[in-house]
Amino acid sequence: MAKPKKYYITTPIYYPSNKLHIGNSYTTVAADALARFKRLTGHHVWFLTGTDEHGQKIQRRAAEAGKQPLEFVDEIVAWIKNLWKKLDISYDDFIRTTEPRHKETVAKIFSRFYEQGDIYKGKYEGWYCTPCEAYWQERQLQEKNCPDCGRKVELISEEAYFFRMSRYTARLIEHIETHPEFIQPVSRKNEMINNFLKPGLEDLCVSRTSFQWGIPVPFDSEHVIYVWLDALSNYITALGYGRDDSRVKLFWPADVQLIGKDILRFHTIYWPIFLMALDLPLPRTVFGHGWLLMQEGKMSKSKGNVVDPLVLAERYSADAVRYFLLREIPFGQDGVYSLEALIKRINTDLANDLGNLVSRTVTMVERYFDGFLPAPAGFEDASDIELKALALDTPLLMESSMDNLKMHDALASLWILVRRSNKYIDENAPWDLARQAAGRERLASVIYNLVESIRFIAVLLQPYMPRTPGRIWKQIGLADIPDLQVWGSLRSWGMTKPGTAVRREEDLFPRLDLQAELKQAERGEKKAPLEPALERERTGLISIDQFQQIDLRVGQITAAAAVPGADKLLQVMVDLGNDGKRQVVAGIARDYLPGDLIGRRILFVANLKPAKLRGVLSEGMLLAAEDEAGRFSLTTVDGNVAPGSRVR
RNA sequence: CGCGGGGUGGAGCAGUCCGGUAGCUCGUCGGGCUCAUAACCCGGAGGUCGCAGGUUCAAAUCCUGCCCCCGCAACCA
Repeated sequence: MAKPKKYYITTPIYYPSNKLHIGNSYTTVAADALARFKRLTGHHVWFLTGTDEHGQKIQRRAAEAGKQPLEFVDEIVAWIKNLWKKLDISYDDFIRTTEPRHKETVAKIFSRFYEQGDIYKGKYEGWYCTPCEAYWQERQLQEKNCPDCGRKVELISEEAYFFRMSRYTARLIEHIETHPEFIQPVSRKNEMINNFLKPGLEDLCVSRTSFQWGIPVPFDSEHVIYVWLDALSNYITALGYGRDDSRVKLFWPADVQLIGKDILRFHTIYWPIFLMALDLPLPRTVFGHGWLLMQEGKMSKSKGNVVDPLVLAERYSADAVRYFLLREIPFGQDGVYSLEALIKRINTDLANDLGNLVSRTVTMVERYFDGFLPAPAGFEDASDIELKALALDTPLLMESSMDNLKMHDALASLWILVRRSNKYIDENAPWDLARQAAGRERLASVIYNLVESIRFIAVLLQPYMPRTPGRIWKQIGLADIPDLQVWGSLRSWGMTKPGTAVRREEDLFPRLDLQAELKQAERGEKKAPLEPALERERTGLISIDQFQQIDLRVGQITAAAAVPGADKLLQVMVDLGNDGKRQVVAGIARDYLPGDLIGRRILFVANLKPAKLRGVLSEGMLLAAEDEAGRFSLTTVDGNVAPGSRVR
């Protein structure tokens, strides 16, 4: 037998500044399906995922939480690992960029680049915001101020290390042109070449001095290694590059690196150039898939439409969520998530088509053959031949789809077999055959073929839905027959032994009540706090102490005006009695005219961190109810309460 | 000219790279069946493939121009 082919697949390493949402899960589920598929078809697979834990944002978020950076990320990493466990992600390795095996090697890589002359020390010039400790490009500035906090920035320059990208540009263009499979989908290839490579790459600044949470430059401890050089290296440090090359030899170059389209540039320009500088081959394919969008637009915390994959998996099962993600969205394009779409997929594909097929078949074995699989008679009619041919063909179709990373196509092919099997029942009307003594032989064949088809389906399902096949095998009596659970068993029809005990169990996927599920979700959403601490996430409840942290007041509006250039914003002056007046910016211009507001007494959040919106300072927040159409109604106070009064 | 995605029967999409019968799922209407999770199966209706030019024997598919929608960024406090 030939040596198994190796297959190295990676996901991006996620940034644990917060919990992951369904979009991140999407990438990882896709990678897992590919990894499982390759294992099932006899490849020696290495599947890597992990977390990218350095950088200023983590440093700052940890500080806000009053924690050490590592302590802070430890918690989130634990949450992520739990999520992958719940979603049955079968990674072979999980790398964290804070691990010694990674940090040591990255430092070595940096030194090597320096010695080779790829990295040199130069000057970095940019607009710096001291409070935010951040550099901004001129074009990012908001009226010459920091886009983050709105305060003044200054032009400063400091020493920094740069990577000579120009050295490798020509080679990279050449590689991209001669390896059409390198950047996938192809539509994104031209974007990279025309937008970035052809105009000429600027040298990349690969060190920072503005924060400390990172890998220090080994020979210059003032500097920390730029996050992307740090992060991208994970794909080889995890294999032991620079320490023990045996796994590198085995698995590098990666066969597929899955990423979101937003980080395609880093993976198809900087990463390959770093690899060239290390004299390593480039990954065969970098695949930038689309985004998972929400119906109402992008997912965002404040919209309250963040979908927690853990909650979904717990309620609907990991298999159902995985199926939805892989089936609903053509891989590579943007897709839309909605609970309604998820429920529909579960009901139609999983309950009606698949679950019902298993259930009706198993019932018939019990009813007509006392629960023991009958032996097929010799004769085959046209429907038999067609079913059998389709079953034997489906694995091939799916292999071809999977090789092109078309998971949705693979599942579509599989469901053609599911539907064909349902049709087969109607064509042969076993209930009629059962009534006639002469139909007995034919009935046996029909039932046998159905179970055999279900065997195919169960095997083929494994990469996408790791748990469901086991539940099917249990019902058709194949739970303890590993030989009939492998891909190779699909090369021939008729492998299941007649006489196998078949037993009906609970339905695979009970039908869901769409309306009830939507209502339930709405209740859940209302409970969800804006930015839940990890601990309280399970219940969605906050303590009285937490509530009291919000300084709620009655405020009286004394002035209001439109914010120039903004169609949703009003600039409002609120009187808080003894606490003076506050200026706030409120997004209610669609629902209120400035003149309508004067004199109104509203509920007001008085201790909100000030922020600038559209360049205007906002020191608080008006409370308003939002209806389904997104219209706002301000909350008001009963009776005649003085401005500044506490609300509790 | 900021970057990107998209406009195909009521909804959601495939097909577009490599021109040649416009396909799938849902919905809808009608029928069949009763083994099954009110599930399953069959059939029907419904489309100027955003618009306008061009290339071609032939264009949803190639070329040119235009219109519109969405995401990022910006205006969620």
